[in-house]
Amino acid sequence: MKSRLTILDVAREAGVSKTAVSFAFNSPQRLAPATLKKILNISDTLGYVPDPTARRLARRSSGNLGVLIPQTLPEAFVHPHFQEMFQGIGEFCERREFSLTLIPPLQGCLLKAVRNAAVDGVITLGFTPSETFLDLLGKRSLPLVTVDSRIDSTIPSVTFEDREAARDLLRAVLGRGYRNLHILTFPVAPEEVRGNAGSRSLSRRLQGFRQALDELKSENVFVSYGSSRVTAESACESLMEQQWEAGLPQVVVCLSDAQASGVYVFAEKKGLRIPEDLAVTGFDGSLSLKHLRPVMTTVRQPGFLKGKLACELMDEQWRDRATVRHLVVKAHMVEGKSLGQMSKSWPND
Amino acid sequence: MKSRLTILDVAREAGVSKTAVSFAFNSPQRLAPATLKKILNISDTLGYVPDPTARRLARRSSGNLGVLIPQTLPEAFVHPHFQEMFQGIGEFCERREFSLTLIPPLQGCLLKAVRNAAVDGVITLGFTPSETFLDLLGKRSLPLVTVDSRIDSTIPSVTFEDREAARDLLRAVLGRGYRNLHILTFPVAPEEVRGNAGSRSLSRRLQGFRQALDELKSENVFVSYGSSRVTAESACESLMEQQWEAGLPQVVVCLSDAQASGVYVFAEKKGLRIPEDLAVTGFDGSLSLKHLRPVMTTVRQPGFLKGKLACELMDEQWRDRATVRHLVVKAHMVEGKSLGQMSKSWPND
DNA sequence: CCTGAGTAGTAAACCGATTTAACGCTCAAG
DNA sequence: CTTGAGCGTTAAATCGGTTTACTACTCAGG
Repeated sequence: MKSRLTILDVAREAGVSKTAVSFAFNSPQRLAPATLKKILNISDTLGYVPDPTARRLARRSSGNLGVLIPQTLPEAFVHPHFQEMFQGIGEFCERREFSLTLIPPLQGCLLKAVRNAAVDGVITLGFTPSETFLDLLGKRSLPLVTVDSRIDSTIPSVTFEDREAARDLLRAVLGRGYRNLHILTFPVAPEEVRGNAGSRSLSRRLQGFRQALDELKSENVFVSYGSSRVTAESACESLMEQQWEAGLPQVVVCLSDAQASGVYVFAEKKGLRIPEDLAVTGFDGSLSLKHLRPVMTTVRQPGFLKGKLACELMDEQWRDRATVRHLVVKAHMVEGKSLGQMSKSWPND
Repeated sequence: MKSRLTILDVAREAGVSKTAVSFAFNSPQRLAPATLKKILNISDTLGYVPDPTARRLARRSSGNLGVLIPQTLPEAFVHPHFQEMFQGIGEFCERREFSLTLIPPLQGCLLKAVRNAAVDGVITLGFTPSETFLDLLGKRSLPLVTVDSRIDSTIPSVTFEDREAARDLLRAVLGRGYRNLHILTFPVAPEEVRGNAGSRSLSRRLQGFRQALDELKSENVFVSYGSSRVTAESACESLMEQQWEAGLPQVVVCLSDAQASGVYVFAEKKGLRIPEDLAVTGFDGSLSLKHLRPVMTTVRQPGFLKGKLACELMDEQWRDRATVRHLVVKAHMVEGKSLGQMSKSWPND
């Protein structure tokens, strides 16, 4: 049971001070080439690797970034948009030689988990941390960056212009003549569904829809809402099944691409043509759905970029806590074929 | 820019030594109740939290467990079996107040990532680490536990009896009279497909199939193979589409439930009844597919248990490096309805 | 020959905790 | 009155590095 190899062992073997060994790993230019080479050789044959923990303590930096997600890991990862954001974050970590600690929200212990997570900063993805949570971060004076949630002006954030994107999307829908819409939502409070409240990205999207609808107040628009706890395609299929019995709308407006793809499946099953018999719009523009035919009309939310920007904001916090920026990522309409034009030959017309 | 609150600040404020403060957090019973209470009160109002890194260094334990997965995080998490294993691992971590570090396999930097990951041990999930990798772990003298991969007798492992499970499953298939089979595989080397080589769990499954087939050498059995790079249902659908043109087999034997569920979709699309027109078997028995009708006949692989056992083995390594165990998790046939009985009314009969 | 600017390397302080060994005190037993 | 056990507390060593300040030495310029 030999104890761990330390920097002293290498120093002794190489006949230098431990400072020299440290320099060999951290500031090679401060050493004469010959010495440097000797030290590196020796640590290689001995198999020395600087202890990460000790290094972190001395450097006052853990060299790793904490990422907090709502719900459990598996739940979060099925969502393509999360995957994209993770790629953005991962790219940053790789470039800067950071490692990534997913702080798993084990039931209720999230606080405790954060308490003794050795991270230099925390990025939250898609949810608003609680008061006590913020408090804890403050005590440990850990910088925080939120994505898809804005706490106040003191905490840097990356958000997506959900409201504007939703508004523009629905304007496009209405602009093509559709008047009988079905909006697939997630479970939200009634006032959120009406588009009157809420700061979550989902409610902001509903607010955008509401805004576009209000612009047409005079005209007759029929809107129905359906919601499902599950984002999965299958759940949307069954929702649509109910809708089928109630009489189909002209267009189904979704809050995510996953929902929309459920509608695709439903349509195929019922032999409905998209968009002639039933038009569909998605939300997010996840790259993973590119293969769908007809191409989905949706609003692209650049997840990779969001992840990358969050890291940049974190970096700013590390450099200087004074500057706090709030970035809003622009939406980008993806003109597919699934919306089409409200044709004159529409049966009800 | 006040510096971090340290144990000394608390000690000074409370009028005790820093040892006492440390005891307050780690061995409360060594302090007089009054002193304990005072210290805790003061650290609370001051907002003191012991620095995780310093604590780790002193304790010579990082209090967190590294988990290595093949491919990227998102890729791994779409697989229900991974999700189950993660739950098993997560449960252990939660109970023992460990935190979980996913060491993300950022392109090629996996080695570097491991090098300065502050973990007490590493569990690999579903792949065999390289030589250099083992070397590095050795240098840092970090314990390793492998799941679904057995390196040698010195490294603890958890494996599933893939071969036996596959053999029993195929025996059941053949035992019900089926003779025209189609085996859906993943991309593997030709000799693996024939069931002659390989140590990966997939090839071990194929070996089990081969074994069951060999037992029937005398009788006529028609076996065809199809493979797909993607595990997703949709890919299997298109595979089946080709099969459809080539003439349908009696039964499709899959290497995963995801594949099998693709066959379900295909069958529904073509109006084929399961199992009357086309029988199907899965593999893994992921809990997430419980809702399928008819209930799938499959072999259940208890992912939660595997994760839990891996953690137990890791725990043993932490206690005492001498004992090394190799656990083999038993398979469990799930008798569903999707295999049925090869009926006498089969058209070709 | 003296000065001043680099160079190469080192000693010692430090990072923020844990933990061991010892200390002073009280009180019951001998 | 001593001895010694037990309790509450602390000083000091330790964990394994990084970093600052300083020393010794070399060499070019005046």
